[in-house]
Amino acid sequence: MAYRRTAQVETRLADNRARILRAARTLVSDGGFRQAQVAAVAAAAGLATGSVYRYFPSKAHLMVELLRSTCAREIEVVQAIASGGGPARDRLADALRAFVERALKGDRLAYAIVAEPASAEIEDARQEIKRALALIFGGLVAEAVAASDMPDQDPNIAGACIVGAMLEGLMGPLARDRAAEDDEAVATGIVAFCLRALGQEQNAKGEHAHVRAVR
Amino acid sequence: MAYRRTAQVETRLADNRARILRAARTLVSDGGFRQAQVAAVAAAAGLATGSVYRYFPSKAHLMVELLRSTCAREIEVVQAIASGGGPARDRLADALRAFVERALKGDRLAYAIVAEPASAEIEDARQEIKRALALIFGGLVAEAVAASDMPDQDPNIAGACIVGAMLEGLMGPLARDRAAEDDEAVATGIVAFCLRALGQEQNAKGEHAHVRAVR
DNA sequence: ACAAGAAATGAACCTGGGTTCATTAATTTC
DNA sequence: GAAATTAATGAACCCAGGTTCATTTCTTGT
Repeated sequence: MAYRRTAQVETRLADNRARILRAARTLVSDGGFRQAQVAAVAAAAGLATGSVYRYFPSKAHLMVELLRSTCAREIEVVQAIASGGGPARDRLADALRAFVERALKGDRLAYAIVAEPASAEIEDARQEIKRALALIFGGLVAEAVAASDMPDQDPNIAGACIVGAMLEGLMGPLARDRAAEDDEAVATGIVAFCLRALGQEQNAKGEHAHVRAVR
Repeated sequence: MAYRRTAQVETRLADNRARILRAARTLVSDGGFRQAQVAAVAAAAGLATGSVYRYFPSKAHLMVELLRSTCAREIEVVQAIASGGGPARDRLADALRAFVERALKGDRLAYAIVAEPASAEIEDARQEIKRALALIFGGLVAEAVAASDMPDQDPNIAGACIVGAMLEGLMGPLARDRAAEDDEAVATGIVAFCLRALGQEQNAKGEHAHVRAVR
């Protein structure tokens, strides 16, 4: 034998992979999935088209991984808030607001990830993400209901509806180019809607203290 | 001159067009957009592939027209209830329930129309439909707010959130094959969610008298 | 330096399905 | 029934863009 992967090579490989993902993120971010052809991604990553296939078995895999990794952070944040301390309804409120505000900052990338028409594989990953979110929110609803802090209701339905309301509420603002000024208003509006939907007696616009804590 | 479109021919042409649309609806309905290739649609309509293009300039046009015409009825129904008599909040409740229940009956077609990944053109039409719905619901919210029947809120945001919550709430049930038994529960759950979201003081599960009136 | 792998390359290939268009079949008028 | 015009046909075309793979370039161990 006369070859063995050195740490150095290993590093370069990992770097290439990361570079590809980053390039894809950039392209999707400001051109949507349309712009992100394999050739373009490769070029942006400083590699040849074929090389992409040494790191990802197909374009779909690449895109799905991009989607997942990007959303993982968002889900983490929401999850962190959700499993924090305090009354479930407060955690719910904080989680909602955190998600909405972060999405409004994420801008075009968030839009592409959440809404842009895409292949079936990507759509599947998207559904999965929605389900994850719905589960977290649904769980909080269940907790709050158990604590008699909210009117009795099906947590699964509530979870799904919350996710739908959030995303659709975000859609408009995310799709068009808008001034970031009214972001705050939109965020507040969406959160207020969801909180009322869950049957809180309006300490709605109440503070969201530990949101900032989670970076 | 030696040819002129006779009423008879005119009729057959119209019939062909209708047949194409019907064929497309059937295919989409039980196979999703995937199954609805132009060739398949043509075959199902008893025509040759090329003939489709004498009636529709492109597949996208055909699909968009299918989408629009199918949703037009739904929007009509909602609109009719919305512009009926009585307090805005009651009309809102009725419109919500009507939409949700009809969607649950529409089944797979509704799913394809509302959610299945599709081309950009179709997605655009879809957005348009969502906007139309959001407008109607938003309008009702505005009315109700004006009548001090609901807490003050941005009707645009509320409209969008309502649509999102409804559709996402429907998504789960529509996507998988499910017993129609729990449809009622889902419908009730979604409607209840939305009504609470708007800040009604729960005459929520209240009757929906004139819903049935609109066929 | 050389052999033995591994990684990178990018032009050629492939494919599904929408679209076209030269040809044929139907209509209508005279 | 012949001419004129329109409708219908369906196999061939086209094309974007994902994938492949024979070739080249790098790395590593001896």
